[in-house]
Amino acid sequence: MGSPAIVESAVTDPKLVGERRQQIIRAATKLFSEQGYYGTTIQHVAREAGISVGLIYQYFRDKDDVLFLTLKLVLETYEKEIPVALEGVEHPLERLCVALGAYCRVVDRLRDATVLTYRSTKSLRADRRTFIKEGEERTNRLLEACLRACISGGLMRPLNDYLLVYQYVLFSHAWALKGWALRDRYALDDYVEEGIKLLVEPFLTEKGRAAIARIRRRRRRAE
Amino acid sequence: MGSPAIVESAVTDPKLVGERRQQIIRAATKLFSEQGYYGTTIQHVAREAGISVGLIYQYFRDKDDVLFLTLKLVLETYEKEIPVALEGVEHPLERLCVALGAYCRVVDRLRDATVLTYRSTKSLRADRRTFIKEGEERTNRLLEACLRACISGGLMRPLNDYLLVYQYVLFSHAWALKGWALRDRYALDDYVEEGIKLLVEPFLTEKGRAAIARIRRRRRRAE
Amino acid sequence: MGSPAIVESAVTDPKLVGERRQQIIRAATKLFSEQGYYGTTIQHVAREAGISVGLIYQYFRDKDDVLFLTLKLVLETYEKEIPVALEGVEHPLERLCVALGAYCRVVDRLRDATVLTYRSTKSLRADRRTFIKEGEERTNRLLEACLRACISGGLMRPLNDYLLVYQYVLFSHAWALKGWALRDRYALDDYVEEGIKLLVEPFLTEKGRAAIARIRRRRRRAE
Amino acid sequence: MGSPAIVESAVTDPKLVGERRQQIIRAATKLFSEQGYYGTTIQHVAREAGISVGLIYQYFRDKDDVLFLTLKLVLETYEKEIPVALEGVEHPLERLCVALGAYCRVVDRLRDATVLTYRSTKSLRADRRTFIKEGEERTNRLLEACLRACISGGLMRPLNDYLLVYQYVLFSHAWALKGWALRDRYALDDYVEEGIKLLVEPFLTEKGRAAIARIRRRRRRAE
DNA sequence: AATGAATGAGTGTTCATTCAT
DNA sequence: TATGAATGAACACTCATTCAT
Repeated sequence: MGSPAIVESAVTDPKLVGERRQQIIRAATKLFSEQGYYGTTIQHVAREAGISVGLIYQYFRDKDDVLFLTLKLVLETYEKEIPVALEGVEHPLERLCVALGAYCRVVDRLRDATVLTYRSTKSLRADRRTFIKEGEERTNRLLEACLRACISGGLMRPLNDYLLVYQYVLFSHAWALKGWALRDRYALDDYVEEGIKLLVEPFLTEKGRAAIARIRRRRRRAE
Repeated sequence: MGSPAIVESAVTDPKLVGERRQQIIRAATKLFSEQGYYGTTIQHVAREAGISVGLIYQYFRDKDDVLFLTLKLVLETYEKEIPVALEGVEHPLERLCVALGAYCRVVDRLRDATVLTYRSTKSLRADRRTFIKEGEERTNRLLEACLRACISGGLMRPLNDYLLVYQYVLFSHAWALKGWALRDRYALDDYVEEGIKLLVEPFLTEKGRAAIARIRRRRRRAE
Repeated sequence: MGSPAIVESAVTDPKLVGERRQQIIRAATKLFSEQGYYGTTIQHVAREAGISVGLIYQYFRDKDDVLFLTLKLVLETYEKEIPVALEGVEHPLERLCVALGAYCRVVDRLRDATVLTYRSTKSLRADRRTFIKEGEERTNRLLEACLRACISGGLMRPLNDYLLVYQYVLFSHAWALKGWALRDRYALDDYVEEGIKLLVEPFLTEKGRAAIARIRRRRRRAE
Repeated sequence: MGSPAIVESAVTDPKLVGERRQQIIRAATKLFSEQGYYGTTIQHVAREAGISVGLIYQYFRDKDDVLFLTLKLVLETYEKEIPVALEGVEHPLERLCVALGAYCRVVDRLRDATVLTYRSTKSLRADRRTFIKEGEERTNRLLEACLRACISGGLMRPLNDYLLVYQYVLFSHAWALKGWALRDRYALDDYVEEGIKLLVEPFLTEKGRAAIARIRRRRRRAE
């Protein structure tokens, strides 16, 4: 496929390619996040990665390419970590809460990188921008599935699931975007708990409310 | 005061200063919004504004300065238009809904500029960044006042008003930030309506539900 | 016309544009001729021209552009000087000899630049290369006209004028291209004289031979 | 000797040195001819030759070295092929025509490489440039010998043989240099034939004219 | 007050050359 | 001998900023 995701490299050894790219992306993520895409030079990235300028161009076509893979990695992290957190969790309502919590936690871990996502996606070439947005949509659908399971399981009343999912996403991103205001007031876990109160509980059915009480009791015991 | 808001100008005539600045900011807002801060050159801004490059430097210290006033204007627009929309509206619940609608409508009008806010605030010097954030907070407090009035008036049940206001803000901004996904599915008015269903109605008391029904009936008649 | 000859400039004053371009081209011609296109940096050109790097880019799109106008100027000089030399010369045979002599003299004056023509035309973008070649063809046609007048005037016998013109051109260019070997052996005037003996006289008719004798006698007297 | 022709190699086995060098030069000739010296990278040459970059530096000191041997090979080809074509040809006039034809044919075969000669000789270091020019002179002398034999054999009238030889050389090179204009109009054989009419026949004595007629008759019969 | 030509430090990118394996 | 990953100086080009007019 002519996907913009496939970036060729002048280097042949695939193991080395993987390592070097990761090394470069790590440096780029740090610097782009701190100083923005345009505030970071390739020379900076090279120094931070402990390699020469030229080497970056053996693994990336151009600076845009570095940004693209950086953002791609962030999006993929979202997409991967939520399913991991959901493993072994059965009850639909618990799955929804776990998913929201997991999203917030990834965002917390990739705080600066998440902000970078908002700052710099528009700096990408059009086709790559689209690719990144599709990645975001895929993550949204993970949450959507959880939400729909709750509704069809009679735990939540019917509602505009598409938009509510967006509220979940924004709620999670806000932890990075508005972090300066939020982190003063809440620990991450409390933030998630409050989010559930505002964006999940109000929509629960009788059955849903019973279920969430049980889940909470079980959790408290587990601690 | 050494507030970062006060930007000095080499020109003395205050009326001229105001006019010129507005002329430049208008051009800058357009271009920054379309092509980003770094994608826009001062020469572009000058051409768009129909003046010479040198003149910009008579009214602004540097490019950062232009960005600062551009963002400041956006934030001030938010802050001004919501009170205007609220004028003459008495009922607390209606005020809340009107405020949310007004916010969404400003965002719609300043769509690209709102995105610019997210992209470029970090490009500002630290003190100016803070100033911009304070402006955002002031707008939040407008919504907060509406929300609290509903709660203290017994129309909504007690809740985490601070966070819910953030959801209102994010909901409004989303119309610009995620516009590519949302504008395909909703007209602006429907979007606001759905927002109210998700972020206002679930928290209404019995009294609140009765009130909102009345408000809607009145509105429908007014059309 | 979308001719590649029309190179836009960021500067508006046409007089200044003309002056600056000439100033830059003069420096570029010198340096390109001495060190080649790739051996010359824009910084070199700027220093030689006594201006800043950036200024070059106000008058030329890119380095290729500078080369193009440099070569164009050389070709145009050929094209202009030959007619000037021919002014007032009536006799077809004398016109031919004068044209050849004039060509050799321009080449002598633009020796390095002529070599540049051979070295660097291929470095140009395709459309500009074509444009340059057309310029060369136009000069060829000047010689062709002189040659044909001699033939139709019965001064020279019918022959392959197209190819003979090429020999004239090559003969002239050789003064620059093989100058290291030729200038040791001949003064420019003798070189031209020898050229006439090899590339004109052998093709003269009886009438032509009589004419050329008369021309030479007149010239000698004039000296 | 410190001749610039002797390029040292890190590799000792002389047979291998010869093979590798040829392999590299073949690739370099192709690429330099097509894209010019500066348009070709050492990495290109390595890939085209099917070897690694590093290996090139085992057989050549630097890129200039590769160019030098490339050009040297072209000049040597001229120098070798003409004598081969002359083998068994006895008659001085036929030898001259055969030599001219052979020259044109080598140029035709090495068309791009001949152009390269004009483009890139100046890119060489000074001492090597001289060396290349001496190679060209040697080829010239091959033609000179043929021409002089015709004159001293009474087949051609006395003339400036030195310059006429140059015309022969230029005529041959023109097939490459101005090929875009000439190849549309002439097949190679016709081009040579026309060259003889312009640069040989006009200088024939009575005896020469008789001889050439005989030669042509014989050739026609041979076909 | 207004112009816009001029500056030059700074950027992304290339590529000849080296060297550890 | 052979590899090709790694280097970094050097280049074309941009653009915020200045300043003579």
